[in-house]
Amino acid sequence: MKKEMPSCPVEVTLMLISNRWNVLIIRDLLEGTKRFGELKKSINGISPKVLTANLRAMEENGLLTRKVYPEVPPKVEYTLTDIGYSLKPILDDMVVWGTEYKRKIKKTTK
Amino acid sequence: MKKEMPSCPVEVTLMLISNRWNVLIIRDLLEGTKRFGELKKSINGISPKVLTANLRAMEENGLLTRKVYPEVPPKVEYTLTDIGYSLKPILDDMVVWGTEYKRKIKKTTK
DNA sequence: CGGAATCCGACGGGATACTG
DNA sequence: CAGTATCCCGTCGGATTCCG
Repeated sequence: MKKEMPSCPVEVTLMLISNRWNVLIIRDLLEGTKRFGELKKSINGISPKVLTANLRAMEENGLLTRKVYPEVPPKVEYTLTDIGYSLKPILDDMVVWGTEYKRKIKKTTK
Repeated sequence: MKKEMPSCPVEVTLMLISNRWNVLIIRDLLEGTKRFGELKKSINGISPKVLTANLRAMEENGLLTRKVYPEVPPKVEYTLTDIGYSLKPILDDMVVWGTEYKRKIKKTTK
């Protein structure tokens, strides 16, 4: 079973995106539906096990949907739900902040 | 030594806030300077070891400053830097998103 | 192709006791 | 008061191999 839902909203958000890969997966899926292999390729260095684990967790949390096509060879597509997509502003903010941070830290430490 | 700085801005941001406590610490310090004991009390359930570890890491990352008063009994104050404080918008977004998420999920699963 | 299975190490974190 | 010092544990993630 999954973890408890914290009462604090910040913790809730963190619970969903605070691991190493989830945000990067979301980032990729913001461009649109993708297949397992596409995700694996575009997310540099993730192992299939970890990718699967993260995708399943995110599915369970309602951030994305998994669609299996009963074909040979198999085909599985992942798509963000509306809830998942609504994280976009936060991701955008993180891009901005991260960029700024790198700039400032460089000045500070150099 | 600390971790490598990722090139991707999102990863940079995540590196700094993706653990269980850092965001909550920032959240507390957004109200203003606080002492070790105050943080420990207001952050529910954190152990002194972990709190120390996180504070030191955040200090090293330039998110906050640590000020020691050479008194007996000791007094140590923690204050956000400008960089640390600039995370506020993201935290605010996380509050909003987390609140929405809880609302929507309740509808879905119930 | 999209995983599942296995093994394994590292790290974050928890509880508790102790100290300058 | 503000930490250290231990010890211990669980989870995440990495690498690799195998399967339907």
